Parts: sequence; structure tokens; C-alpha cells
Amino acid sequence: MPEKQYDFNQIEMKWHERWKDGVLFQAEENSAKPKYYVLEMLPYPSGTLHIGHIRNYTIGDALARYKRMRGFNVLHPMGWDAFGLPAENAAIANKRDPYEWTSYNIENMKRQHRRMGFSYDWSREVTTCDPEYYRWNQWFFLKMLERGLAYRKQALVNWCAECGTVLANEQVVDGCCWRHESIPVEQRALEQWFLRITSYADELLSAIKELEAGWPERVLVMQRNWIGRSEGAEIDFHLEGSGKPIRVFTTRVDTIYGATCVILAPEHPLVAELASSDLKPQVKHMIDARAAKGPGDVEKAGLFTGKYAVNPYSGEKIPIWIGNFVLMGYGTGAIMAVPAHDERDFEFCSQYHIAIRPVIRPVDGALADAATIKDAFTDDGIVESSGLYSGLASAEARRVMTAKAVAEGFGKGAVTFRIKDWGISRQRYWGTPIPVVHCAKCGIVPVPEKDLPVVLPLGIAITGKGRSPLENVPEFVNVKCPKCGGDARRETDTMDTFIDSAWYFYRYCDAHNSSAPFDSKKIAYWFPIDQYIGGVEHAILHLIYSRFWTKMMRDLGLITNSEPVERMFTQGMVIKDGAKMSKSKGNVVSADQMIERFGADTGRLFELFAAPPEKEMDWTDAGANGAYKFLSRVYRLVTRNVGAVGGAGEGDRKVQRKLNQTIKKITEDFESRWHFNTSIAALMEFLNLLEEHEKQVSGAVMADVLEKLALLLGPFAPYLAEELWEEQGRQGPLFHQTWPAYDPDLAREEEAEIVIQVNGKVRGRIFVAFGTPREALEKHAIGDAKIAALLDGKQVVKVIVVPDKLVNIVVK
RNA sequence: GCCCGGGUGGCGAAAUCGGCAGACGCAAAGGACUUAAAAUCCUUUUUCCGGCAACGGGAGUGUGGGUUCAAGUCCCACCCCGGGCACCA
Repeated sequence: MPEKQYDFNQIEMKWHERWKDGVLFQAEENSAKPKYYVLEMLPYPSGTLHIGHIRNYTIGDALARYKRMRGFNVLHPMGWDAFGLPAENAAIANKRDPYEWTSYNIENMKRQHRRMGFSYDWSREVTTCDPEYYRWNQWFFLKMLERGLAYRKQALVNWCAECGTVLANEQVVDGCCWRHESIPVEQRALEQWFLRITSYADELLSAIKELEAGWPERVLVMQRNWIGRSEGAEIDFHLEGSGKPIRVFTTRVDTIYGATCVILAPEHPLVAELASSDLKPQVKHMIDARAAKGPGDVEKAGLFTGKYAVNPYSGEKIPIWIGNFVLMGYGTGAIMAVPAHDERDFEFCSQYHIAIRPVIRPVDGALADAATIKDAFTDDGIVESSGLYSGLASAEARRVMTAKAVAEGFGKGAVTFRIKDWGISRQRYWGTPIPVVHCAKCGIVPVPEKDLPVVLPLGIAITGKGRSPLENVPEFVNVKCPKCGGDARRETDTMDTFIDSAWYFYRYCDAHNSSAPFDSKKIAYWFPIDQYIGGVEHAILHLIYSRFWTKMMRDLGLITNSEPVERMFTQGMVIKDGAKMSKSKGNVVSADQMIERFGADTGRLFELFAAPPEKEMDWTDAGANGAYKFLSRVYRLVTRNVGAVGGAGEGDRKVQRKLNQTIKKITEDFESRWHFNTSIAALMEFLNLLEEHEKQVSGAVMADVLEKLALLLGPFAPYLAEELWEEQGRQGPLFHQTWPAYDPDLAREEEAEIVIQVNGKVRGRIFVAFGTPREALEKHAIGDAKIAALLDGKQVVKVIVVPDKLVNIVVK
């Protein structure tokens, strides 16, 4: 009789049908079982599932299946994020209701996920492009507005001409839009809405310490750099004549006696007052030149104002310059230049022949000579030539000098952050409308909570560029003021969709709540997320926003956790032809092709086998065939041995030993490093051995082996595992079975293989019982005929014995 | 420039605590089965030298040093690749 062949199509479709409406993971709060919340980052509803996504999902899915089999109550939800939709695609948006279009996309995507056999809890699906979700975004916005965490101001903001909208600082990559990597971002002065993320800057930074155990270091480093805290002082220099203060920020007050000029950013408000009318065009040119050059290296340039400032400590009069390297957006937009102790100031002052005056000497060295100085000395040291502060150590001088500034009212200690407030206004159609109206009489008036959600009007024309398309929709824009009842205009900016992703995982826990964003009790049960999985590209975007949002919600009294994610795993990107695979690049390899050819099980098995998950991976489908071959062999082996009489049992011990070793290996891989590639290699080794000894295994042992084999396969090839489980006549689903335990005694090899080295080179090997004492091993090794021959005529200097492992004989 | 990763066969990789380098797989070559092909199975496959062969010997984890009985693994210096930050005062 011919063997049954592995027909993945038939098997996968069968289980696909059975699982279609069933929820495999139904997770309940207050279960007696330990909870486990695993989440893959940001599923996108548009387009097709591509290999990069598959990688993301399979890691989380395999982990969730494993945890469930270990008795954990697993919340492994599927949700949808609004961004990534063809939102700005006029042709589509003009014709469709965005909400309907979203559900259409989601249904498509869901079908594909089901086809892949992913085990999400479908009952918890969350759609962020949905009036119900908008309601809660708007609700949060109003809460923040009340508390001054949301505000509107005129500011220089990033503008992407291609998107036709403003972007947050975090969304600018190398001076370009994160979605259009070759389009430089312009600076525009606009009235915009901001969230005061800076009021959490200190906590966002200090709490990083608590994340160190579970987050990748590189993500934390990126966040630290991004937040960029620096401690120093703000000091007023005084304009000669009027005495008007010019406030500078410095981290090195101790060097202030070495300050030889004050430099203003070209955009600094004082420039208008100080610069002569001949100078003003040059200043404008300086600003334009810098903008045109982009963020790369712009050569330093300066303009002398002809005015002077007075150093509040020394009373010295120093020139005021305008410098293109001074940033208006950081500190106070003005600096004191200390060329002897700052590399940038050194470069600038050398270029313009401004005096260089050393005032700090190394602890064990001498003060540099102003005439011959070649480099700035930027370390702390001993303060010199600085009046009554001379002789103090830098740190002490900073303390004393700051205290003096405070006492005399010309300065203070100050902390400056690099992170700025989160600009959330977007001039897009597709996003949560910002729930305020502008009334000529009452100013900015929040939409009352009872009138939420403010929804998007349908059937509008997407104009594309410049202004929100909502401005052209009179029935949306023209409203009555909620306060005075007079005519008013509705805000037409919509929210950044990163707001949606900042808290979507909270909504998962209570997806259908219509009276609150979620029930706090449910959050208390599930949060923080035990394991989050996603790409590193969100390190300073999504991951920082959601940390901020969590702290904000905590301060509103909604939740008790201060951090959303306990452990974060950043999987390596999938590279295709040298470029990161992504929708915007369009270099996507669709999973459909692989599913069609080899099936979903093969696809995910191959994907996990190709490389450890944290590693970047070059996409190639060469080798998928190997995974398919492996599954076919498993299928044939199981089906031909189910219910077979079995052999005499002389192979039992060998097979059982390897089985227990395999269970041990895979269990350890799941518990610690998630190197699924080695888990799968172990399964392959086991299959190789089992096939070799198939005929010598007794029926009883074979039955046990086949059961365990199906269970071990479960997280990697769920359809096939389920089929094999049923094939063996066992009660399903396999998914709810217990993960197999291993017996350490059965896993142990009978004999230890001892490597014998002579001068560190392997010269032979012997088999001995485990636990053979050192002396016996040494004797055994030296007595070995081959070794004895090598030792002949040599003098044994030393013998190293590592029990159960090796003997190394050192000779002369 | 600074801060993280990384560099191992033709390829993807393994070696988890300093103890046999290359597990597992791909590709390739040869063979079995077949009218043929596919599928399947078997053999070889880091490299060099010797041997008909079993086998024996040398070299080998980016480069150069070092520690050690023993180094892919630890230390020092350097080269290359990837990523992040970069006038942040």
C-alpha cells in the first residue's frame, strides 16, 4: 500500500475551516492561571501580509502557544492600527467611507492571518480608525487640555510637502519625512496643537533604569539620547549701555571667566534689535543657507553685531556675535563662547580671530598658554584666572558660582532637555478630529464630553496639499459655540495617528467598553505587557509615546502601572535586495506565494529556522524546500507508525534518550533565548534518529514518541501538529494540551565521551561511566594504546582532567 | 567624531559557563529507484599534504599581539560591515 503523502493544502484548509469561527485563545481575567500578555507591535490593515510581518507574528505566536501549553492564561490579541491605510489616496478616499474602507481592509487581513493559523483572540480586536476609538482619543485629549498637557501655540514646525502635513520631531529622519525618505522637511511657522511630553521628560529618563532588565540596550540608549537631559545654569549677560539681560544656557559655568564672546542664534529675538539694517539681510541669508544645506555639515559662519555684553562675574565687556551653529530651539538660543574649553567655540573663535583664554587646568597639569593653544580642553579640572573662584575644582566652582547667580538674581541652575513637546496636529483627513471649536468671542472651546465623538464627514474631496481637506466641508466646519451659542469654526486639524498606537494595547483588554476607554480592573490584571515584540524603528517614536501616554493615564487615576511594557524584544528586520522590507518601499515579498507553494506551516517553520529572531535577515526563499521536506517526512513517519505493532524494542533506549534531550533543548530555548532555529534543528536531529531506528522501536514507546513529537511541533507548525494529534486518535485541540516534560535521567547519555588531548590537540577519545573519578580518567587516558605511543620518550609535565569531558596531557 | 551590534565553509547558520570548530539545513557532485521526469532514498562536501583504502598529518573562526594546559569565546591594538547619535552649549 502506498504511503500517505503530506498534502498541506488539504490539511491546512481542513483546520482553517474548523478554526474559522472558534477562538483558540479565549483569555479571561481573574483566571487562577498565571497571566501572560504577549503582543506583536502594530499590525497594519492595508496591503497583504508580507514576509517581514510574518516574522514578527510567528515569533509572538510561537511564544504564545508555548506559554498556553505551559498553563499560562495568554492574552495574545489582534488589533488594527489606522495608519498605513491608503489614507491620502484621493481616489480611494473620495469614493469611500473611511470607516467602511477600514473594515473592508481588516476583513481581508484577518482572513490572511487566519489562513496563517495565527492564534489571536478575535473577540478582542480593536480598530483604531473607528468612531468608538476616536471617542476615547478625544476624551483623553480633553482631559489633557483641562490639565494643561495639551496646548496650542505658534511654532516653527516640520512640514512634509509630500504628505501635505506637519510632522512631530520624532517623525523626521535625517531631515526627511519618515515616510518619504528623500523629501527634505521644511520649517514653517504655524499654529499647532502640542502635548506636553516634556513635563514627563525627567521621569521618562529616570524610569529607563527599571527597564534595563527587560529591554534591549540599544533601544534604551536611543531613548536616553533622544530625551537628552543636561544639567547646567542659565546666566544673564547684560547688554552694554541698556543693561538688558541676554540669557545664556551653559553646562560649564565654571569656565565663564574664559568666555570671550556671546553668540546668538540667527533667529534669536534680540537679533532684530541689535543688528544694523545692513546686517539684517545677511542674517536672513544665514538662516536660508542653513535651511538649504539641510541637516548635514554646515560650515560655521558668524556675524559681528558691533555690540557688547558684560560678563556678570568678571564685569568684562565681550563682543556679541550671531552664529549659525547656535540653535534657537535648544536652551535659550544664546550661548557664551568659551573657546579654550569647548571644541565648537574653539573652531568658531579661531575662524574669526576672537580671543582664546584658558581658565581650566588639568588636575595634574598646567594651564594652557593662550598664544600656543591648539585644542580645547573640555574635561573638568581646576579653575584658574577666575578671580575668587581660582583654585576650585570644576564641580565645586559650578556649585558656588550658580549659588551666586541665584543670590544676586542674574541666573539660576537649569536643566535642559533635547526632547520637545509632541506636535500632534496633522492637516490630514484621516485621523481623529481634535475636539475643539474656535469661537470669536470665547476663544478655544472644548467640545463637551456628551457630544463626542466628533466624526469625520463622509464623501469629501481630498485636495491633497497645504491645508486640511476638512476646511472645505462647511457642514463640518460651521458649528455653534458650545459656550455662547454663537457662530464658531470647528478645528480642522486631526490627530497624529501615533496617538492611536500609544494606547491601543490597553483597549485590547476591554475592547467593547462603551462607557470608558477601559475598565481599570482589567488593566490591573493584564498590565504591564509581559512581552512586546516589534522592530527597532519605533524606539523613539511609538515606544516613547506609549510610555508617555501610560504615565499620563496613571496621573489621571485610570491605571496604576507606570510603564506599559516589561520586556521588549526587537526582532531583526527582513532585508530584501539590500533594503529593509516595508510597504512604503514596495519591495515586499508576499507570504501568499509561499503559502500557495508550500503551505503556511512550511512558511513559518522556514521563517523561524532561517536565523535567530533578533538578527537581520536577508530574504531568500531558497531553503524553504528543506522545511517542506522536513514536515513531509514527519507526516509520513507518524502516519505509517500510528497503531503499528512495532519492533522488538532494541532501539527504545536510544530513541527515548534523544526525545528527552530534544524536549529539554526546546524547552530551554523557549524559556531563555528564543533561538527557534536551534529548536527546529533539534527536532530535525530527532527525526533523523527516529527514522534510523524506526523498525527497532516497540509499539508502546513509538506511541509515546509520536504524541510528544506532535506536541513539540505545535508552536512551529500548528496545522500539521493538530492533524497528527487527530491522526493518533487523541482528543483535541492539541493547542490546549500540556507542554511535554522531560525526564533528566532518560535524557542523560549512558557513557561519557572523554576527549584525550596531548598538548591541547585531540589525539583520541574513550568512553567511560559518568562520574568516573579524576585519577581513573588520567590512568585510563595514559594507558590508551594510541596515547601511550605518542607519549613514548616524552616527559609528562602536567595532566589536566575535566571529569566527564576531557583529559589534556602536557608533555615536553 | 562618539555609542551600540556584528565579522565562522559556496550559502543560512551552530558551538548557551574558556574544553572535540562547522550541529541542523540549503546548494552542489556522484549513485539507487524510474522508459523518463518529479518525488524519495544513499554517499561525498572547511582546506592543504600523504595514501588504492581504512586512515594519518598540517592549517583554519577579519588582522596583529597577549593571558591560559586549552581561546570563535577572555584582554590589548587595529581593519572592515551594519545601525544609532552628531554643532544639544
